[in-house]
Amino acid sequence: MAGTRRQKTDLLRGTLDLLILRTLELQALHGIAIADRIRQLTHGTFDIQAGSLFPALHRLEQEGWIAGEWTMTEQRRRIKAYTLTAAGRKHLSVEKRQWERIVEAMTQVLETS
Amino acid sequence: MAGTRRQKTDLLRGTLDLLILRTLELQALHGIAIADRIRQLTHGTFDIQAGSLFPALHRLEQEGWIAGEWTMTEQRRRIKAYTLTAAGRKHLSVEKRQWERIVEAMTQVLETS
DNA sequence: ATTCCTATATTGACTTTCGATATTTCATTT
DNA sequence: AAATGAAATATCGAAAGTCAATATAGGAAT
Repeated sequence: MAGTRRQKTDLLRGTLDLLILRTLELQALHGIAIADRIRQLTHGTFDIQAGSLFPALHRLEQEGWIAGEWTMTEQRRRIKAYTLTAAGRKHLSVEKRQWERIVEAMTQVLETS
Repeated sequence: MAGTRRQKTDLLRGTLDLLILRTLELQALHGIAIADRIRQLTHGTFDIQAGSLFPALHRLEQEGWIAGEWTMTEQRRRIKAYTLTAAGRKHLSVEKRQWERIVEAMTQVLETS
């Protein structure tokens, strides 16, 4: 019955919010452009699918970390431009600290002899 | 209503397998002792609950990465001592590489100006 | 025997991620 | 003007992982 094939690697594992927030801190962007930017910055390591991206954006918007506004590109395509809110900036620093804490802890486990 | 309160932080997020495999590489241990060791090594950052630990151990055993054997402690308590298998050792190195790749990618995103 | 503690196990809820599919809208082509 | 194509957003269902809560089993201690 070949249930849907699972994907090779689950690289994201909860780092998606941090990735998105940080990307928007650098520059306001619309959905697809966020994924493009992340793919580019990480040289393809993080390749966020639409099915992960948009639910995440809605989640973050609902939390009040980001705000989306419908606009147009120069090519007259309608897009939802997302910006980081003040609350989002604050939350980003929390997520950053948490990430550093995880890396530190993992390093301790990995480098103990 | 009053659905179960969600927990403060979801620190593990998919790093659990690596934590367990690496801990067993250092020393064969039984379930609870693995969690204790990880909590100790990470100074409390990773505090693995039983509801996460045992399913993970069964998962890893089923994959063939670890092997459990019923034994006794010096205090005559029955425990399931886990050891890392050869396949587990190989898989551990894969997980390590993957972790490093994630850290690298995240660093690129976090440190771009 | 009852109580307590250690160790293992399981269940149910919730969340996240992903593949697949759908919809809208504009630009391009015929 | 109709058809086609592409970009951008959206949603659904399945799979997996984590956690709190609960359960069970056996030995130790009183």
